[in-house]
Amino acid sequence: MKVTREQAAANREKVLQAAGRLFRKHGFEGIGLADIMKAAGLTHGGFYGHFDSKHDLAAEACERALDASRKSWIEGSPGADLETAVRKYLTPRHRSDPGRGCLFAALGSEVARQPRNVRHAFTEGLRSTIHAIAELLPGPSAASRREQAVATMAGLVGAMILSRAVDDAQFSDEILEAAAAVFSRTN
Amino acid sequence: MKVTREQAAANREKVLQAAGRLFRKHGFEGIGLADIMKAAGLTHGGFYGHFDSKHDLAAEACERALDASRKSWIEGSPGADLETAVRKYLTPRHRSDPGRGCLFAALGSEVARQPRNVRHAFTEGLRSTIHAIAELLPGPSAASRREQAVATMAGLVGAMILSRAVDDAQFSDEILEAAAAVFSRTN
DNA sequence: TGTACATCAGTGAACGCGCGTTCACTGATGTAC
DNA sequence: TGTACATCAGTGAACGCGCGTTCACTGATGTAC
Repeated sequence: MKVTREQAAANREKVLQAAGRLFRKHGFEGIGLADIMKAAGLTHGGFYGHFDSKHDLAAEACERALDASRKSWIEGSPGADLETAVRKYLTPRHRSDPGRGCLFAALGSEVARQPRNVRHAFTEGLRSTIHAIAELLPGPSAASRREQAVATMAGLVGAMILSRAVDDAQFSDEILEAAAAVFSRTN
Repeated sequence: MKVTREQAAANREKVLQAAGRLFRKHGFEGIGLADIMKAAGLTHGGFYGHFDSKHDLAAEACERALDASRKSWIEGSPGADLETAVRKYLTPRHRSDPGRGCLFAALGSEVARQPRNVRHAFTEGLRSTIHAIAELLPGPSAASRREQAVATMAGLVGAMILSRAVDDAQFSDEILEAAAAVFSRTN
């Protein structure tokens, strides 16, 4: 069954959306193409009409997801300060919904083992995110703002990862709260 | 070919060692039992004489690896201060050898998707590690030392994960250096 | 201490399953006249 | 505008492969006498 060109483009978009969500939720190796296609309302056979490989899908889906979450997190609310951004990131809501959250936190330790194109998408996404954080920071020099931004990003990502890994709800909350307290201080 | 009871115990140990290294290097889903057993000098068929499942192996191997790396990192050099510990963690050497490094950094974002026993081993390992860091910190109260310890651990883990994910060597170095500078300050 | 036998750690073939990928086919779309 | 046909997005069966797990077997170990 052929489909309108616009419909085909919309389908491709749905595949990217579903992939971005399901990769974050289950990991790159924890979800199959058939399930991703099904979540997009299609069957798996049509996949290779849109993408060359699972890795290519991963790279493109990551690029989209990185842009989208940076926009909704920081760039979407201009004028907000660091504390707002930090507290918006370190919420129980974010912790419980990796599929719609930060890609670095959801897939961070898997990225080092991914092919070149996926790692590249991450690198550029991280660059932009750190740049955006640096703009929220006070601090005497651009170099010190950037240093702070890098460390803060590392702290947020690490805190979210640890809070999700832990099997004790109280400990998990403590991690989010401690990190929020420390990383929202601009000293 | 039966084997001495001591030999069998030593073989089990070798499997745990190999598993700890290979899981950290390739991820829980990136390495198979056959390869782990081969790395331990055995064939895959004997696996279920030692462990009930791959998940059980993972849980036990993580427990061992967590204890070992905490000892060699912090508890092994008593009297060291925070800056020493932070700088020892954030090295290019550690970055390039995940198989022998920090389990949280190597597998952090995968742990949330692991079964109960693996997550539990991580939780207890993290608890001990944070406790050990808190002891290195100055600070007015135990609560504030603990808060700092949690945030510092998050920062170290996040920085290592991001520095490994990035495909640009210079950017990767910058992440380690910025985090080292910020997290070794005890303010 | 020596012998006979039961035990059991380790072997390697086999299993069933899910995965990424391929392919012949379908039938609506888009185009040429 | 209407008709005829080529195109091609999507379908579903099939492929080969690697994985976790099982199992019948082997032969050295450990034990009973």
